[in-house]
Amino acid sequence: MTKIKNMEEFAALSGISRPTVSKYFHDPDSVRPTTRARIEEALERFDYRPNIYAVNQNRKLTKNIGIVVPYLADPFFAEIARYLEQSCIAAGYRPFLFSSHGEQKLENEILDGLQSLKPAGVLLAPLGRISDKSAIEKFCARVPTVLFDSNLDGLGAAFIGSDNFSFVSQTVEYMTRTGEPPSFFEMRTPANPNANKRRKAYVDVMDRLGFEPHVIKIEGTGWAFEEIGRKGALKILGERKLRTDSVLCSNDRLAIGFLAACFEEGIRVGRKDGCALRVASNDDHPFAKFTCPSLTTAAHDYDNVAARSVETLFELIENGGKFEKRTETLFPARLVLRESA
Amino acid sequence: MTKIKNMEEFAALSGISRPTVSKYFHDPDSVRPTTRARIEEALERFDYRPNIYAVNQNRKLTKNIGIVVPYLADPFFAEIARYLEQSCIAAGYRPFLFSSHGEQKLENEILDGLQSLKPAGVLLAPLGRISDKSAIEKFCARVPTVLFDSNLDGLGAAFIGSDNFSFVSQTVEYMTRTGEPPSFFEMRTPANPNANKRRKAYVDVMDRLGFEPHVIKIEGTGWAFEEIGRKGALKILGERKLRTDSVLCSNDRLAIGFLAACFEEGIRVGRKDGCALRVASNDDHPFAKFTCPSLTTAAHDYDNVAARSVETLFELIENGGKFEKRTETLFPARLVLRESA
DNA sequence: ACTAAAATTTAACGCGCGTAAAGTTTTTAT
DNA sequence: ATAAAAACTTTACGCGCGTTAAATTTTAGT
Repeated sequence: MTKIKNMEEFAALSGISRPTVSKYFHDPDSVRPTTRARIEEALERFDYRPNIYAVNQNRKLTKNIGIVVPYLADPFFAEIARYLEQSCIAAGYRPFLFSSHGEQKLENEILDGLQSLKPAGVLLAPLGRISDKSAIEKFCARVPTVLFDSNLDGLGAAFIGSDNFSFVSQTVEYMTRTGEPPSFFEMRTPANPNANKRRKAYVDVMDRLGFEPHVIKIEGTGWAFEEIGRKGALKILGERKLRTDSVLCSNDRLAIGFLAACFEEGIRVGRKDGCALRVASNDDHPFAKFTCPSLTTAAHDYDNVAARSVETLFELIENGGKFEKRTETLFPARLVLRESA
Repeated sequence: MTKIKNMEEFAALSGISRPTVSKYFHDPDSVRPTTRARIEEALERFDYRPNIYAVNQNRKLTKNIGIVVPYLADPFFAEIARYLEQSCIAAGYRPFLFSSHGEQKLENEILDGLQSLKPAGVLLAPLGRISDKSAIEKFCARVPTVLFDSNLDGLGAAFIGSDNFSFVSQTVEYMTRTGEPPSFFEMRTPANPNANKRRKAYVDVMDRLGFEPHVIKIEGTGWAFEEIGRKGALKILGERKLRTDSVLCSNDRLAIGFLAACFEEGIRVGRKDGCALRVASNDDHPFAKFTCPSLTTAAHDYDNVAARSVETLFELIENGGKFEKRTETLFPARLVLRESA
């Protein structure tokens, strides 16, 4: 089997002119059935594929989609990225996945490199607080972009995310209704803007319910949230800083660390008799089901956030890359009752 | 600030000819300091970057590196991918990350698409048992490829992975030495060839130690290992199939499910007094530290596997894409003693 | 200041493909 | 069968850049 170098050569081998072959690859139905048959016959004999990057260079509209997440080693983003990729593929697009690995510099470089790809559109979950807003703004001005997960106000043609108030109000209300009002457990300097919204929502809801909010801020930076949560929990557990038997963690990864600390200290967690503490959280991380005890949490509407993100991006693309006005779509959380609270 | 379309335009604006500008971007030191200054001055005023894909099309050797993993939503691969990406970036290469999402079809398509990228080399962790061997063989014939994690015999210029015998022998010997010999807990039809090697190693080591091997095979397909492990554990726990108080799980994700099942059933796991069961495993998954109890496991030498993989790939690239003969490098495991066994 | 070496410019081609225009062949319709 | 429509071929240019060869300018060395 000869190796075909380019379309020219393949066209010659198949006995069809190059422009027609080019047309065929754009849309097989756009050529006569007889010529289509001849091309596909040759295709079986020589296995040739057009160079997608050369194609992209010349097409005004490509089928490339950029997906950028802040930290792919976080299973939450890995899971969402998986869904986004598969949706893009199903829609006939070609996804390119990038992780900023928690670094502003890398986020900027990814966006720079993405421009060369001439993507039809980009799904961007920005780093958040440490993002270079002006760089992202410039990027969005050139490439149709939908933001998801972390909102950066005014940036991108649309934002799709989860309603943090919905998360926290459900968890706080549930814990209060079935026991004592929770303290709120979070990192002192969270990287993600959602964390701030969750804290505010907690304070709001506690006020409304007539309880005094109690926010516990723990030290730690980076993306090793479980370890940060564990260390923080060991500290406050040792200092007996909790005012009630209820704790609401800002997110599941902190909660995973919190539960590990409780187990180490021999503190029984759960809603059953004999448990000293109840721990709930937010996100419904892929592993939340497998903590001990399993984690009661407010679940992201993963499917809808991901589905709406790609839908919105496709609309944006069809609409020529611009929307009348920027929209923000927030999906409510779904309370998942497990054993920890 | 005007938007520059191409190098031609930028060259005109900077007052330098295009070939010289091209040279500059290839190596800034290859031009005279004065012209370099003029270019960089213009660079600040106009922010232009060469289109990387157009560059790749014309260069014989690109700086692109493809990284392909079987399932990115598995934190093990996410973590390894992160390390590989960062190593490539540090070496001045541009990594492109792809996940096969557990599907042979997707793995093949990724490899097809990768050829258009003209990568200098590819780091491939194949799906394993369900990989299309002939497709991978064809790919490796055209693109310098280093396999990692899963070995497919004879494919790729080299293989870097972990020594499964080292994993299992350490865990089995440890458990035997400090208590009873373990049963081996695994999926009936594992997707990954490492699983088979681990089972064989278990049988070998048990034989050598003079114990009768006891392999427990559980049902389940796909990549939701935790849930498969949990269901399987609930079943065998209910049927009291264990012959000793020791269990060695084939991998950590199964073990995470196993521990969750034990917790649900009120079975205390650990090496302390009062514990009914000891559970150990292999991999040192990023979350193994946070299970309850924390998981005793044989750790991959993540850093070395990843580092050696990229090193080997770079050597391969420098060597023109071919090695005298295919090498297989296996790194031993490091036993991590935690609370579960 | 003068010459050889080094760097730059100009001109042109190539990479693999999209695409448009003009001419030719095939198909469809009556 | 015949004209019109549709599809195809030929020719040629463009995309953004690498690269090479010859001509020109700049720099280094003495």
